[in-house]
Amino acid sequence: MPSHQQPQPLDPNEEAFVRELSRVMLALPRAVDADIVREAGLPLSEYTPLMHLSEAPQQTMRMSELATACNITLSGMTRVVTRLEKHGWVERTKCAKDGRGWNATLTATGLARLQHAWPAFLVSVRHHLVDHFTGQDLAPLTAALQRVATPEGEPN
Amino acid sequence: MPSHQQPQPLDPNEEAFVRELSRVMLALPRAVDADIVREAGLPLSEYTPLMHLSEAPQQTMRMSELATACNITLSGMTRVVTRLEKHGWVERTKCAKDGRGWNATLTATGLARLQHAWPAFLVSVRHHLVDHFTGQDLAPLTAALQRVATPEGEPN
DNA sequence: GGCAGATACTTGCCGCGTCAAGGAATTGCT
DNA sequence: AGCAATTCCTTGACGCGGCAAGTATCTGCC
Repeated sequence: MPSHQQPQPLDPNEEAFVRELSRVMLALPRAVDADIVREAGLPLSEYTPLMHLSEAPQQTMRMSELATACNITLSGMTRVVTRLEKHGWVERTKCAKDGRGWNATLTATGLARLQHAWPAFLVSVRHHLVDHFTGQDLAPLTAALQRVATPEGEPN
Repeated sequence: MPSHQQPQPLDPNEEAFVRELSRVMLALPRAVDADIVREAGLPLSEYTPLMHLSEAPQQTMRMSELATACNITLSGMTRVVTRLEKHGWVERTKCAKDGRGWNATLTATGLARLQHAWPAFLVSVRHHLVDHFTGQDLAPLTAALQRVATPEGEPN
């Protein structure tokens, strides 16, 4: 870690890349969220946990697992799940093996809601994102993204 | 626009790409923001408009220009500039040519603050983002990002 | 000139997510 | 067994940004 006096400035290509990515990081979630809210009445903040639950064994995950999967804090996830529970899409049950923990389980209604929103989500992501990368090799790009903004000594 | 019954699912490469980018879109801004807040006491939400102002002729931009440049709404920019004004980093002046408009101008103090934060910003962006793309050709990637999530018939 | 509609900005209200602090249960040390 | 430290989750207070509505100014049309 060098003394941060005069770090190497970005070259023009790097600069352009950073600025475009900054824009995308703000614009893309809004665009996709607007689409699925309009088409399916489900915000991205609720779609994401429902999706992860649907892929989990028994459609069940611990709160902390779910928070990690969705990349938000545990306290954030508490609030999301509270909303989802009010909608009847998720149920909270005490964890048998660990009395401190709670499981979130996808209900049948919740699964139906997710499936109903899925086409709109897919169309939106294709339209706003994936379709613009046709012909590019995504593998090295994905590999690079995997290394981006991950905590220091994290063992994958 | 096809009827959105059963859209083409994402293939595994696309799927992985979308999930990694989703993570990056949440994690990267937080990581950079945390860095520059810690190193320079300036959040990203304030750094960005100061940066754009510093690059503008006369260090001055209309509120709406600035909002567009920073990719937030005009109402959001009103609040940011109000904060910046309180800090003495920006001044609001009525626009001479259009009585409805306001100009935001970077002050000397504001410029100093920006310059003070710049190294930390650069180090953070290199460390969390740019360094992970060494050896990759950024040009096609940037070009693709330019097309992502832009309103439909937008020229340019 | 004067009125209708568009444009530039501000403000009220709200959703969402963070951090800090607190409660309950578990684990580890002795 | 018993107490301290840790872990899992929730809650309170807050910041940020969006949308919708309101105000002021400008522009176009008669």
